[in-house]
Amino acid sequence: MLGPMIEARHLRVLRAVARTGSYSAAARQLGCTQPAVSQQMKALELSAGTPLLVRTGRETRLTEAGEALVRHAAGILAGLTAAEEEVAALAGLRAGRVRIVSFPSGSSTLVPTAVAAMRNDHPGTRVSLVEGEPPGSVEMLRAGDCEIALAFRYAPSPEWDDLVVRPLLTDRLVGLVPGTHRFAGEPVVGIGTLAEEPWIAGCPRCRGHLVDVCERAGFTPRVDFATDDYPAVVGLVGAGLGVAVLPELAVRSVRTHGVATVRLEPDVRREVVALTLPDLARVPVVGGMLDRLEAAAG
Amino acid sequence: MLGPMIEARHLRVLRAVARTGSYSAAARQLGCTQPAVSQQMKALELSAGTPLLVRTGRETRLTEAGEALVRHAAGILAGLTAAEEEVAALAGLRAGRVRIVSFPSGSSTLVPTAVAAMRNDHPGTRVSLVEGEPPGSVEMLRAGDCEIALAFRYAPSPEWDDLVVRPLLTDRLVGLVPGTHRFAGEPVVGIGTLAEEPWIAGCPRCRGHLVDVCERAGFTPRVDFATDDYPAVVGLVGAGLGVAVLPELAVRSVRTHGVATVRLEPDVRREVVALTLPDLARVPVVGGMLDRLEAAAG
DNA sequence: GGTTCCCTCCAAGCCCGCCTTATGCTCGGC
DNA sequence: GCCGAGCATAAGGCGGGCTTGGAGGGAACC
Repeated sequence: MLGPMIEARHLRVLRAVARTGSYSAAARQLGCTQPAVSQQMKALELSAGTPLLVRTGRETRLTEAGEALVRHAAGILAGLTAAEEEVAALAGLRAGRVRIVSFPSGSSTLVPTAVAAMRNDHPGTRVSLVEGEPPGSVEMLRAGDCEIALAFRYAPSPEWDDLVVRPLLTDRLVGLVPGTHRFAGEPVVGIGTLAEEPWIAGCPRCRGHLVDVCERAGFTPRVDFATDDYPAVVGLVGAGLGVAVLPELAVRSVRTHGVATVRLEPDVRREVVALTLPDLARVPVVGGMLDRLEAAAG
Repeated sequence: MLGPMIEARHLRVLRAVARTGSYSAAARQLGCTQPAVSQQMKALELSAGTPLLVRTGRETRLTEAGEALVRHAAGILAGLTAAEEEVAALAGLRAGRVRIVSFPSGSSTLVPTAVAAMRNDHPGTRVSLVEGEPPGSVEMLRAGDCEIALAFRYAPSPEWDDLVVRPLLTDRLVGLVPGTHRFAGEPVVGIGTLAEEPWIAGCPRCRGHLVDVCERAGFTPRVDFATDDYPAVVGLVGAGLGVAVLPELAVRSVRTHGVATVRLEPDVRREVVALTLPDLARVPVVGGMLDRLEAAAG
């Protein structure tokens, strides 16, 4: 910076002096000593290039320049105070907006609970929600189109290494078979025993993982239907058109008429996580939302 | 003040970062090094209680709090710049007002010349003038009703010890006698030789001083007329109604029909000075006016 | 007129904050 | 895989601000 600039502190001191009419009184009001005020005013007058106040006897009056500065100081300090208050509101969770992108079944259970808690605890905050899955949701996160992305993973995900990954819950995959199926009622079903069944797959990522699991069990599933609409999957299974593997969380929110759920062997789990950027995790409204998502999952 | 307050410097840095999108570019724009910007932003985020910008890859974006601060910063920094400009205008004599109180005969000669010079050199400045004499004019000075008081004195004036006394010129007192008087045409007249003349006195202060001078010369003048209107004094002398003693400067601006001016013995002088307060003398427009008054007197 | 109190300035010292240089790290781009 | 740019961090130097202590001056009060 070339040349000394006027700082807000100077204006605060000047205003206090102008109000109280005395250096000592201004110092008391500002909570410092009188020489401090004296030095501030000297520095301000030096940078102004002209005296700002004249003292005759015990009375202090402003010069033209002093009056000009005090006049401007009112607006400047008011703006500064408004800025501080707005930031304090954001920091104190009395305001703020957080945008969440969630995968479909997560938004139907986890998110509503967390949003309700957030709204209850901090009514000034606003939460918006859209549905989306990785990698699109992560792209939105990186592009600044949302602050939190809810996602799930079946395995470690190195592509999220630069993100904050907050684990929310782990979701066991369960098998769905028609109620009349020979495995209905079995406590545990080996996945290999379903090798010859017709399959109904979920979303593309789930379908990819399903194929992986089946191939590790020694067969390639024959997928007759694929849809990311969980009730549709359940309906298709209930109609006897095949078997399916779905997250327990997804099944729980669907009425399962004529469908039996069975535990699978081997045990397959998916991890539901909240993703955000490291910097964003430190933003109060984002951190608060993450905490409440975690609480809603617990 | 408890707690760190937001300072204008912080907002300048934040705005530069927001504009350039990079700490390094902001540092170049601000004319400092990159770690300086880094520290400023860290301090600002600390006092804000929330991150102000998020960096994903090489792109930096503002958070809500950052946007709020930048939004306020526009107005605050604009106000600050306006204040600085206004003060700079006052300091650079592109603006400013100076109020002068002058004794009557000074305002008719000295002041117009000085005001014309001031207006010519610094058209943005404004000069106002009212007539008044000590002690009233000095009282106005101390009360803040004017910045410069023009006055004269016949002797040292300890009551002005706390003021800035700028000598402008010294004015010899001359005797005025009717053109038909026996002393008309004399090069020098001893004041004692006028002991028996009828006197015509000027303003009260001048009259007081006249009595002092005469008493030192051994007589008490018989004052038939007293008026602070110099043309009237000259007129009375010209009509043969008495003799008078007037400042040369006052006589010079009056047409002197039928009046002879004579040098007095002893030589009596009055000093014309400009008075102001020590603080005010440092105000550019006041100092400039004092300089031009001095120049006009020289 | 003397005394007293308050305000202000001045000098010295301390401390904190800012800026700088130097270094290591990460991330994109070639 | 290499290179350049940008950012963070640590240490050092430096200036500025605040404080304490003291002296001077003015006004009010006795």
